[in-house]
Amino acid sequence: MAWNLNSDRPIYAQILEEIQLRIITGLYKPGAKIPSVRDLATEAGVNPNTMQKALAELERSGLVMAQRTSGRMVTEDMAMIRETRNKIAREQIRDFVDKMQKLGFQKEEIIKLLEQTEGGTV
Amino acid sequence: MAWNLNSDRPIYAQILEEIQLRIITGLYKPGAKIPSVRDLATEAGVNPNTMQKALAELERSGLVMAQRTSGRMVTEDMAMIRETRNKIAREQIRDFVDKMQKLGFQKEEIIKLLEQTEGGTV
DNA sequence: ATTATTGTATCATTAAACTAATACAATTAA
DNA sequence: TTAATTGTATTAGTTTAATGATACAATAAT
Repeated sequence: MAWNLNSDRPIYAQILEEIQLRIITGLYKPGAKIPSVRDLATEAGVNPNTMQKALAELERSGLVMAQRTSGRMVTEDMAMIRETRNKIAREQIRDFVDKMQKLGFQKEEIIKLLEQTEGGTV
Repeated sequence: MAWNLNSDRPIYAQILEEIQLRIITGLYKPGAKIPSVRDLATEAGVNPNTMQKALAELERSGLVMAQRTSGRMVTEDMAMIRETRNKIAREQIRDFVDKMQKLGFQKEEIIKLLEQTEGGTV
């Protein structure tokens, strides 16, 4: 799994979303330990401080919890994980529809265009 | 029409997109003169240099052209304007579908969710 | 008991984006 | 001809993100 970081948005924000995605998709499982700050930083090719910032922000949402010396755990609350996934999806949909309508596309046109769109990376 | 600028992306990039949108939607019409750098900067509440940067970048795409002292004009090439609109729409669709599939949604699910979505600001 | 690992905190530095103040050049309007 | 308007350039300062280096505290492993 690649981190795929680019420079047009803050690195720590991109990292935050990547880890969130790994939890949502089950790559990091509920209740499981996630790699240490230093290991994750090495893996992503960023400074440990940057990784620490991303993880600290993730903690506010409750998806992960830090235990001072034994590392970080993913929450065991599967309902919260599911809710997070749905919330992100709803935001994506809202943003997408708003932008398309700003460009002058009606809902029906948008759906037609989507039906013509290839599946991509499934 | 509001500019609606926020701080989580470069101001000049948001301005660029807003002006592009005004051309695409016909608020700034083909061949028409657009307000001066200083006027636009005042309207958007940003420094003239920031507005200048956004306009200079927009110029690379050919949507607007600067005439040293008589101001800036929107291109008269309506095909180019239409093409720009379609290109942006294609990018939006691609990004949206990719993100949703990363979250684990199949194409059919995405379309179902969209059908349940309200029209919004039409 | 000692060592290693973990999260966390601190301080300095660099780079980029944005702001600010001003000036210049060219053409239009008076 | 003169004044105003326009795009553009220059230089400096501020803020934020990211890096780098280092240190501390607490617990797990030995």
